[in-house]
Amino acid sequence: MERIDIPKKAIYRLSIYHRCLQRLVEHGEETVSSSALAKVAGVKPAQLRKDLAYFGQFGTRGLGYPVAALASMIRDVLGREHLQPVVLVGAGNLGSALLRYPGFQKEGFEVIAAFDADPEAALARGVEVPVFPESELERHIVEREVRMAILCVPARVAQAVANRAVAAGVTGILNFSPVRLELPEDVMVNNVDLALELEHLSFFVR
Amino acid sequence: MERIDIPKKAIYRLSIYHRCLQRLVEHGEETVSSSALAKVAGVKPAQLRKDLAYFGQFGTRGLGYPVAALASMIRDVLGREHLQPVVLVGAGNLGSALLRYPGFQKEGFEVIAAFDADPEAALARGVEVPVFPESELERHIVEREVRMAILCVPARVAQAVANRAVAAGVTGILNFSPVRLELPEDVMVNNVDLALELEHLSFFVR
DNA sequence: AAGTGTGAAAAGTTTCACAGCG
DNA sequence: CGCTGTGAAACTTTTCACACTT
Repeated sequence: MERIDIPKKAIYRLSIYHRCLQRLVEHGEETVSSSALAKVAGVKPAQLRKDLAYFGQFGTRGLGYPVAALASMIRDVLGREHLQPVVLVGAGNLGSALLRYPGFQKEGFEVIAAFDADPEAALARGVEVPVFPESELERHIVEREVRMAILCVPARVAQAVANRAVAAGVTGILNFSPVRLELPEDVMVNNVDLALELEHLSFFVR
Repeated sequence: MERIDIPKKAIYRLSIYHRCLQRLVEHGEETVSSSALAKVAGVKPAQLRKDLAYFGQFGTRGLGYPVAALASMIRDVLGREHLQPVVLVGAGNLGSALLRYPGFQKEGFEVIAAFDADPEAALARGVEVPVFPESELERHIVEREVRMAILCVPARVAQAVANRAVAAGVTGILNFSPVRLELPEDVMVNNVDLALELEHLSFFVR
C-alpha cells in the first residue's frame, strides 16, 4: 500500500482543504493558489503543497490549483466520491443530537439507521432516522454492507457493542464513549472524548 | 514558562491517565506500575513514564506510582483542583445535547450558563442550565470571571461570537463550529469538528 | 527483583529554499 | 514572472535500553 508513508495528519488536513474548496466552488472560483487556500485552511503554503503532492501533481505552475478538480480528487482519496452508509448505536442524549445534526448529511454521509436498547424513547426525541432495537444491529450492518459506525453508548457497554459491530463487518468506528476500545488493529477507531477536550483546554487557560 | 518544551500531546494523555487513575482509586488500588497504567490508557510504558517525568518524580522504583497522589498531581497540572466555570453559546441541536451531557459535570466542569438567540426554544428542550439571551454573554463572563467557553453556534456567526467572548475575558474555546477561528494567539482554541472526524474515518475504511 | 527516570537513537512531521515549469 | 513540486534541514515526538533506586 503506497499510502504507508503519508503523515496521518495530512489526511486530516485533506478534509479541511476539501471544505474550503467547496466554499470556493460555491463562490465560482476556478483556480486557487497554495498560499490563498493555505490561508483559509489555517496552514502554511508549503505544507499544503506537500500534502497534495503525496497524491499526485494537481497544480499548474505559475497559476495554482483547479478548484473543482482538486475537490474531486480529495473526495476520491478520502473514499467519498460515493455516499457512505453509516449506523449510529446509542440514540440517547448525545446520540439523538447527532442524528439531528445536519453536518453529517451535508458532508455526504448517510446515517441509514440507529440502534438503541429503547427505540421508543429515542423516536420520541423527534429523530427522523429509523431507530431499531439493538438486537437488530448485526442484521442491518450485514444487509447494507455498512463499514462505519458511530458509537454513543454508555461506557460500560461500549466494548461489547464495538465487538458486535466489528464482527458484523464494521471497520471504522467514531467513538464518543470515554473508553479506549480494544479491537483488531485493522479496525480504525477515532475517539471523540468531549470531557477530555474540555480538560485539555483548562491546562492552557489561566 | 517551563512547560514550553512539553509535547502538546503529552497534555492530552495526562487527561487520559487521570481518568484511568480515577477508576483505580474507585477499585481501591494504592499503587500502579507504568506498564499496568499504560496498558489501560492505550500507550507504551516508556511514554507514560516520560510524560509524567516532565512534571516531576512521582514514582517509587521497584514499586510504581501512588494512585491517589498521582491523580491529584495531574489535576493540579491541568488546573482542575478547583471547579472551572464554563459557558456554552448556542443551545440549539448539538448545544442543548451538550448541556444535558453528564460527562462535563462528572469530570469537574460546571456549565454555569448558556446563551442563545432564542432562549425560550432552548429551555423547551428540557435543559437544566439557565439559558440567557445572547446579548447578556459579556456580562456573565465578566461577573463570574469565566475563562472557558463552548461554542455551538452556526458557522456564519461563530467568529463574531468568539470575538465577543474573548473580548470579555475568555481565553479557551471549545469550538464545535466547522470554522477555523482567527483569534489572538494567547487564546487557545480546541476544534471539534464532527463531520471532519467522520471524513477522516472514511479514508481508512475499505 | 521489580520498576522508575532518562539520555540517546529513531521515527515522524514541518519548514525552508530553490530549481523548474507554464 | 508567479507559483508549484520537492529534496534537504530543522524540529518535534516516540521508542529504546539501561543505569539506578527501593
